Amino acid sequence: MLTIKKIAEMAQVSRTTVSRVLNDSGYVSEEARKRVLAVIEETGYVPSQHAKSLRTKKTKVIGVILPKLSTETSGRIVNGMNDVFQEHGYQILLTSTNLDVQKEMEYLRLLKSRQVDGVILIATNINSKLKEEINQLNLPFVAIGQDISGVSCVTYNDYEAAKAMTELLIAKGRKNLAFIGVDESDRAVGYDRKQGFIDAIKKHGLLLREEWMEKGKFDIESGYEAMKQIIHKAGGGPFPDAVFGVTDRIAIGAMQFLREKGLQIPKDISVAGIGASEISRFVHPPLTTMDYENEKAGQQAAQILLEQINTNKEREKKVKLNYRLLERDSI
Amino acid sequence: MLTIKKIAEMAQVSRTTVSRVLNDSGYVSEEARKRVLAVIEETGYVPSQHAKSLRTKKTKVIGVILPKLSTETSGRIVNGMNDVFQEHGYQILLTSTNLDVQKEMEYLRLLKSRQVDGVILIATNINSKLKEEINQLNLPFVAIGQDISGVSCVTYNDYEAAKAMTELLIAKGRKNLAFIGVDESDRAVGYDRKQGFIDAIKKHGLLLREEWMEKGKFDIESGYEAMKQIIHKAGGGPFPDAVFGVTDRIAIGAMQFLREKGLQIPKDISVAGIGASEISRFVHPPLTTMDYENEKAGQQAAQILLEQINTNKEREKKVKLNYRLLERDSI
DNA sequence: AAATATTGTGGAATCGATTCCACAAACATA
DNA sequence: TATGTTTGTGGAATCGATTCCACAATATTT
Repeated sequence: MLTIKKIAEMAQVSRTTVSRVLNDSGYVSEEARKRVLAVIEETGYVPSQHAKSLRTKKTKVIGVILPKLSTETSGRIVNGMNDVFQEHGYQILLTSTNLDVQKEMEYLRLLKSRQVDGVILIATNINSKLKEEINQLNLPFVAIGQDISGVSCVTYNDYEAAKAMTELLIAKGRKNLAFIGVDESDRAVGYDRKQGFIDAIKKHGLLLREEWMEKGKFDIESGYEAMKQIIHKAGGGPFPDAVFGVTDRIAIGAMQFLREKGLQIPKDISVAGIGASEISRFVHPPLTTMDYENEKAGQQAAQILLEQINTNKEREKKVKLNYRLLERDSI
Repeated sequence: MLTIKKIAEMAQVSRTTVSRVLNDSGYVSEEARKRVLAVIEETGYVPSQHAKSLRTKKTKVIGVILPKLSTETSGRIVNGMNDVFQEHGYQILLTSTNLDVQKEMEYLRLLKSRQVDGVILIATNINSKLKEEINQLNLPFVAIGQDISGVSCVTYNDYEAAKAMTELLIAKGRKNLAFIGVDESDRAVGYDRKQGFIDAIKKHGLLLREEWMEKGKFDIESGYEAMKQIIHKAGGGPFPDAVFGVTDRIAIGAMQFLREKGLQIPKDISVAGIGASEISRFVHPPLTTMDYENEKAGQQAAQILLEQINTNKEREKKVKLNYRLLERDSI
């Protein structure tokens, strides 16, 4: 393997001088510099990052923990982060937990052992053990999506977004609202959005029907099933005239079922989701949804992390992002 | 920082012994082992991967170069790779070129400097410079999506897939086929698929109309524009009764334009794509497309790479994956 | 011409692990 | 008891860079 020592020999200078050329530090005569650069060019020498990191304690690598690779949301967030990190010469080391909470902790340790300069966690379910692990991580850290006490977080305004969407449905004259959520262990998506829905219903003095509130699992199929349940429970009695799915995919699954049932959207029933997935534009009719601007979340998180890295201060910074309503024909 | 030396002191053994406990190598008395493990548990010590890699020349990191983060295809491929790598304790270091060919080379070097154990390139456009860079990379390497001479590749059967799809349209009784491709510098998507289309047309003795062959750019908008051009050129004369877009998004863009024009799909005109994007199932009508099983491509590439890493042989292995037709209502 | 300031270079320690080797202790065998 | 074998441990070199420090060679000032 090509090392700094060999290069030094070939250029007839010392290792120190080569290092100086590489890092633009200290005094190097123009002549020596030229010779070194020539040899580097010639040999294609690339300094070992490991040796460098060992010495400098900096790796220029950011660890990112995703709940699931290749979901649209993850992709967008990572994209946003990448914009910022790339600009500053940082690489992303990706890990995916596939929704396994145990792995989240495992990866935190792993990333630490790789001496990443910082960690970004795209969080779903937060338990106290994980919190503890994070707090004693002692590394620049930012969470996205969930509010975790004691660390910097970039979160969405889930409560307000859900409330606003529900109020929009009500403003459209809908009075019998159904709801499809997810498990409340996901505080942001499961709990906050549900509360937003409930509070909007209450605020407007409408009837909150527990039997019209179902749980899905983030995918289209579960939205379909949940909708089926709701319709089943409604039986021949009063019937929902709107359904709010906490994710686009859930809403789209619901739409599928409704269409099969021969119901017209939005004439018979309105449908709304959250997430502004690309697919939401192309279903029929186009789905009304909330854009969370995930790229921005990624960018913000990256910026906050870089700030932490550069200032060495571990400030607990909280950023709550805005949502943007995309009103389309489904309501 | 916690080092092996400190642990050794605390456990009252030598550094060597700690290392042996960590790596299950050499003789360690039960007593010494217990003490060491206790201290490690207590302190939460995690060995530095850099020091380790410096010594062992193994990083357990695979560099992945993507053309674009967060496209559905990339996501699926990375997902597939991750399945395999995770199982073997490898991490993925992600880089994205955002379609900048210059960056592809830059990242190859960068990954080398990080001493990744191998590199997977999801290729789009291959020029000779890049080929050269790859050949002198001297690292386990696999390309996905494009066939590059001299290195292992996992490719799709683009020619046959496009030909088969075209023949399906012909079998449905369509005779006036339009085509929306992409730039041919992307050999697989741009050139091979186009050839498949052309050869199918010729084989069946149909008329190949150059003016009905347009170029798009992978996104929905460009499919829309390309379709507009084709219709414009057709003017009042003979009119296409089918259009084949080389990606689902292009096809969907075309569908959008056709619908706006008041044309009925598939009554007036058939539409087909390639890629089996999720969205293809939910447009109206559902799009006929080819499933390339990208996860499998990622898995295969990962397996081939691991083989190269483990055997140290640099065999040039070529895998061509099959396609699967998904016939839906758009034709 | 002597004293001082500025530049360029190499020696050597260092980062945190692994691993070869030598040695010592414990045990078994003749 | 003397000898050989098995185990357990630590010393020290090593991986490939960075960086402090000392020194030498110039250049500049008195």
